[in-house]
Amino acid sequence: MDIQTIKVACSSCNLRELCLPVGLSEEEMVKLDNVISTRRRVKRGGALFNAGDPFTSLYAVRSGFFKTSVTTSDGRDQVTGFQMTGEVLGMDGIVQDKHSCAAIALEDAEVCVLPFDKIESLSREFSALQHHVHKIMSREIVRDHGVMLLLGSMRAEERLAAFLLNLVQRLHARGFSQSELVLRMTREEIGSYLGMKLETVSRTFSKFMDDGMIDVKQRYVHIKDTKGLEAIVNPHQAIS
Amino acid sequence: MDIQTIKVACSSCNLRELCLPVGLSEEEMVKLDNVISTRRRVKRGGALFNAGDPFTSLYAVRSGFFKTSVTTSDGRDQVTGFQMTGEVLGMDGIVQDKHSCAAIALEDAEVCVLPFDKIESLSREFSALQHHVHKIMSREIVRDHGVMLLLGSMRAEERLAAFLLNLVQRLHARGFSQSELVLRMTREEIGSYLGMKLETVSRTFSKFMDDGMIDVKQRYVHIKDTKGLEAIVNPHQAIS
DNA sequence: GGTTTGCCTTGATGTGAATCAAGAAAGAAT
DNA sequence: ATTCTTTCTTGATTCACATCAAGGCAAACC
Repeated sequence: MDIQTIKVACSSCNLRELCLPVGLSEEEMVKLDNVISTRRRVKRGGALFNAGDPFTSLYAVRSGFFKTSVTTSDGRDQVTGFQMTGEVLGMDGIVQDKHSCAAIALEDAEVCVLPFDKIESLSREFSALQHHVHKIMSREIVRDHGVMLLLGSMRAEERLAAFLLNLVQRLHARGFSQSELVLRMTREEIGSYLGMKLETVSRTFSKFMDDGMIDVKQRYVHIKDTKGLEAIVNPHQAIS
Repeated sequence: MDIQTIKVACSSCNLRELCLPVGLSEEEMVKLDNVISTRRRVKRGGALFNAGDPFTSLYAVRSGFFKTSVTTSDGRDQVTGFQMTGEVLGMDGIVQDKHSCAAIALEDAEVCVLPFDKIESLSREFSALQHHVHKIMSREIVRDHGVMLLLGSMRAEERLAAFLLNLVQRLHARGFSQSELVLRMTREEIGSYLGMKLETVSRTFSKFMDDGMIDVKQRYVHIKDTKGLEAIVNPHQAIS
């Protein structure tokens, strides 16, 4: 059984700066609490949802780490994102009332379940919540455009450098180190996300290490030269 | 002067099956009419909006053809999509109150201007409109995931075949031919969208022609073997 | 009509990343 | 502790696409 019904309170949640209830009044927060009344645990390797599953809810990550991926009919799949604490999953399901990607936990995780019909009706009451939902979806669109840029016009080193910088930046926003991180995903998953093979991911890590920009040992990464990685992402920036 | 204020009526627009006002009641439609009261013309090559422009509105394409693209600080750019009649542009702007991509008309075009604050307040009144806005954004997210799959795991031929099939399918939904189309974009723009160089786009067109799957002459394309192109997109489909 | 310009095609060559292959390291299972 | 399994690294080779280069076609302009 991976569903646990627990009374949870957004109003006292320590993620509320990252998650849904930003900028809501006390009263609004209480109403939201009543809507977001369940959490769900997902074991490492388990699916929060799979492609084709009926869409009912968005999910806010409370703890743990997810990947989302889409799969072609001929079996290839593409990781479309990695989601950490405070990030929202499941917006892909709205348009067809079913999910078009799968969300898999990369470590034991817990999410708040946000029943979408409830979110919609509450959004009709509070414009702050409404606008926040719109922003979350817009953010996802902008993020996806960034990934398209990365996949469409960057080389392997640039992709991996951009990926590492993006990860630490998001971790840092959650109070973790700016320079150290533990990868939650395999080389293959990184490669799928970045449009390259796992061997190339590994080689590129090794190259960054040879160049003294990072230390890598398996999942552990220490970024020693952030500026250097930034220079790789923006190779010959116009000197204006 | 590229802004023309014309009284327009969604209730009598022949695009309403494609555009915003699907599934609205007569009364709701009238209210929407009052909100969508202006159109804007954009000349071929002109920008509907540029990256960095303040976000005020979504835009529904009434006629013409657009591309959207993002640009890196070092000048590379990536086409993120092509939009035709009935499609909605501008959702990228919501999250930061400014646009993160540019929308350029590839032929003389006209759009309906949908002021977003008005759309939000009307969405609070009609759940049908609200849900439709959510679906439009979700559709964009799903589409972007498809492009990520294409860029991350397909080869040049597969990408171009998928691109052609997607284009005709959308054109056909608008009453055009299933097999003939006129490209509105250059080889370079196709290449940018598909993550390949214009020479590769050209060569791949030639290859498809040699293989008897299409006729191409400049911008004109005739698809002679849809099944063949589909087989390229899904190379060794599991024979279950 | 002729020239310019932008766009497209095709060929020759180069290269970044994929593929193939082998083994090492770490973690899980017994 | 030992075995099994998964994940990661590194090397050798191949290949798909990029790059470089030249010329053709069609619309726009004088």
